[in-house]
Amino acid sequence: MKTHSQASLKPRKTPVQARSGVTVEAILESTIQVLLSHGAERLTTTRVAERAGVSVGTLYQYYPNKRSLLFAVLERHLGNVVSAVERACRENSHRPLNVMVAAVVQAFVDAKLARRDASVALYAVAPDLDGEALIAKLTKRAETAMSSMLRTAPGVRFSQIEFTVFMFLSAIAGATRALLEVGTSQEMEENLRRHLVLLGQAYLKSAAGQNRARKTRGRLQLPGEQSA
Amino acid sequence: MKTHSQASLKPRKTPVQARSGVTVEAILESTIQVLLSHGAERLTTTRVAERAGVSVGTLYQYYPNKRSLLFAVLERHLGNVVSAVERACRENSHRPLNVMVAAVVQAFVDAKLARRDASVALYAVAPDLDGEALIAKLTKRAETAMSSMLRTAPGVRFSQIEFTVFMFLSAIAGATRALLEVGTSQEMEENLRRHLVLLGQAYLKSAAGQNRARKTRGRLQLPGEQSA
Amino acid sequence: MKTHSQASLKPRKTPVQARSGVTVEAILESTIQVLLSHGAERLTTTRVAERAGVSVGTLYQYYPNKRSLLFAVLERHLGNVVSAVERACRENSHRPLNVMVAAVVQAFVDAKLARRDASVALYAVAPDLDGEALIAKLTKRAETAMSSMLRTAPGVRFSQIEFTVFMFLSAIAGATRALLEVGTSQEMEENLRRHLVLLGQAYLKSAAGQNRARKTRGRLQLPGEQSA
Amino acid sequence: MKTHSQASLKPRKTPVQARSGVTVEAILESTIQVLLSHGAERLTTTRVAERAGVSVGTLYQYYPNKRSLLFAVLERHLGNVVSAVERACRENSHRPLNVMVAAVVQAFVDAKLARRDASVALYAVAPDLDGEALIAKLTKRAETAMSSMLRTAPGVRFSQIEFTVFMFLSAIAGATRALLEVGTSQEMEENLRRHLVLLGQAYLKSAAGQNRARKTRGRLQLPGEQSA
DNA sequence: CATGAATGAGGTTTCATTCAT
DNA sequence: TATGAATGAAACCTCATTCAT
Repeated sequence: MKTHSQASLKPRKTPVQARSGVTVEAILESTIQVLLSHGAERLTTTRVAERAGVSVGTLYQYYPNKRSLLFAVLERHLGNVVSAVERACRENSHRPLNVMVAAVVQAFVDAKLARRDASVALYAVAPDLDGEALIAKLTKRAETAMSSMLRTAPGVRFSQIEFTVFMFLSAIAGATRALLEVGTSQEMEENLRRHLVLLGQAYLKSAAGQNRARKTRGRLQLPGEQSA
Repeated sequence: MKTHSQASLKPRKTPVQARSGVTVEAILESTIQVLLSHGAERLTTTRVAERAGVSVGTLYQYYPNKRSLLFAVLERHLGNVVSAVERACRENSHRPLNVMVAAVVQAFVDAKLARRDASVALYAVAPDLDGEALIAKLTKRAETAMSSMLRTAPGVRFSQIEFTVFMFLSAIAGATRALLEVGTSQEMEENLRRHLVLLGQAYLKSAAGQNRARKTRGRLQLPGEQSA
Repeated sequence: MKTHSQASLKPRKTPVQARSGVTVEAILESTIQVLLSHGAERLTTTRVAERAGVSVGTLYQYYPNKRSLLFAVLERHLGNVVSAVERACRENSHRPLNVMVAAVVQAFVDAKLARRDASVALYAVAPDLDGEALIAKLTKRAETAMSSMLRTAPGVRFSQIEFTVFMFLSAIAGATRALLEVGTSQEMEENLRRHLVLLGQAYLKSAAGQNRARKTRGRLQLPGEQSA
Repeated sequence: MKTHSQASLKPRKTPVQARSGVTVEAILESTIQVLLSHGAERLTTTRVAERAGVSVGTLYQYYPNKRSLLFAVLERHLGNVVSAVERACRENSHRPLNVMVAAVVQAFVDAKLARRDASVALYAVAPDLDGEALIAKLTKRAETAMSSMLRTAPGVRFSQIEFTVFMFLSAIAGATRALLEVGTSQEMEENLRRHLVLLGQAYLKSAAGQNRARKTRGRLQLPGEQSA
């Protein structure tokens, strides 16, 4: 199993003074820029500092090691996305399922595209970060928010709501990621939004239906058998 | 943009002799093992060679540099997955849409889970590999195969078949990846298969329906409006 | 030969005001604590300041550089020890040799043990301090004091008094150091005191006797020959 | 307490091949040279490698970190000294006490002076090395050897032989060290040898006498009382 | 005066790659 | 052909010291 020297991932000091705030902001932003321009493999703390217009020493005053820096960037970005999703969930309780889905998709895609550079850049760093812990935490938040919302959807009931939400979120995240990685155009983005809504609505309705369906039809259709 | 010293990514020599075949196999397998045990950041050519029971020198006889090694591993793994999907597509032409979806999902998940260790390990290396080129090529193959198949589905017609297939594949890949990353259980895997089929069937039917729907209803339901 | 940037080793300002006195005291004490808790290699000016409850800037107001700080600590500690020895020497002129020895040993050990933490901690810094100069100066003081005293010992005469005193002092210092480094117990300390006195008395008597002995017996017994 | 990252102190690979042997030897020797010419504080692995005529990388093939290198040098040097003492002890069993002492002193001083440069240089590194563990081990060896020998001395019996040996060894080590640190001359060295023998013989005889003496005279003479 | 953010030279260590054996 | 010792560029990180506030 990956044994990462358990160096703290937490920032060293929280910037309280005005100047520090600017410095930290510059460092985080530079990290994304260097990630985009040089790739994860060639991101060095020196390069980040240089781009941010500070010395390496300064960088290390705020982040005790390289991983904690990357972690901070990732955390902020994903945190924003999750917060957007949470807000959408809060604001759309008791609406029809279709509306819920459309709202969540819109929030998610908007948040991702708002910082599409960061989104793309960060796909490359999560692996080496024990990002799993972070991802797990954030995923949980999103799942919780969405589950709560879905339970208020009129006329629908999910038998496996947790897992369904997990599938929903990871599917739209996967599709969005794939699109961002191949590169987007205005048109592609519109397609993405439209199809994500389609996919989400179709899936959730289907998953809700499963509830009753399983009782009557027994099981899913598998390859090798003829549909009636 | 990432500027990678354009060292050849191609293996140095094709292993024709029996012995070479064994050696190469050992090297590729060790790569995955080291990836899993040490993480991408701490994968070194020396470590891979050591684990494979050969000297570094020997490793470099087959792969001119580290990236070509990783590339080979990634290529083989993804190639297997895509081939499985292609086969499923070939074998399910003219079947009902539901069957097609179930077949592709099964092929995809089977291939991924057959080497779940490799799947997980490789998520971490693709980014630093200009994997995009490779991914693009393989994605293209899968898309082509699936598009061909879908065009033979009885009674269905897709207006944006290319994009729809892209969405379908990246969505199920995203969900599968997410599940593998959090760690799976027997039960989770069954849920995954069932829900992927559900999701795929629901989405494709919906996307096919869109065809006509758009003519009549004009546009998708967006948040903020009441559904009828 | 060691070339040390000849930055001044002298403190920057003499603490005359009451507040400064407290500050300087805190700084010196913290130095010892950090030395003990982190080791010489990881003693940093920032850490010392932090522990002393002042800012680095303040520390640098009193000591122009790190070495001057360490030098001050070492000087104070060794100075105390030497002063104790000097006092013992002054107070025991004209006493019998045995009393002189016992008095010096007691003074030395008392001084060392009074700050055993400092004693141990400082063994680690002397080397990198050109401590030799300081040590030489202090050793000189101790030697002078002790030689003066010994010359007043009734009925004894040393042929090589300087060297004999050097041997005496470095031997008891060596034994004390060794004991402190392995860690002491109440019982060990008593043994130390007793045996140091024993050793000192025996050696000095023997060295005094040598005077005449050399004339009659010619030379020391060496291994390989049978004693009569 | 000093918390040293418990990086292995053991060498990475034992040099079996001829060339490696030469390389390792060169590295160890350079370490001493750099220690002497630059001081412990300014000893860097790069400098050592440079002086040894190899690259840093090579150095790190044999020693996993700086401390393990210093440790190896210290271990070898002290090991030699202790071995010499052990040999002397083995070869002088059953001889008169005076001969024993003279033999051990000679062995010790010879070993120290044979590599007086190393001796001096290494005084500076032991502290930051957890040298204590090593020192403890080696001291134990020397103590054991000497205790064994002393028990065979005709007509003598020690009540606290362990402690007495400890005092003896650390006293002569201390005196030798002090002399080496102030710098020696031919004449000084002769004096050192002569006085160490004197000191050792006098102390051991006295300590052996203590045995009976304590019964009759009760206690040692302390300052402040008149000797009869 | 005191503070502590900023500096950046320089130290330790890793690791892809080569090449003499 | 296989080996693995040697290389050295380059990465990460520390810390003595300064100086604007």
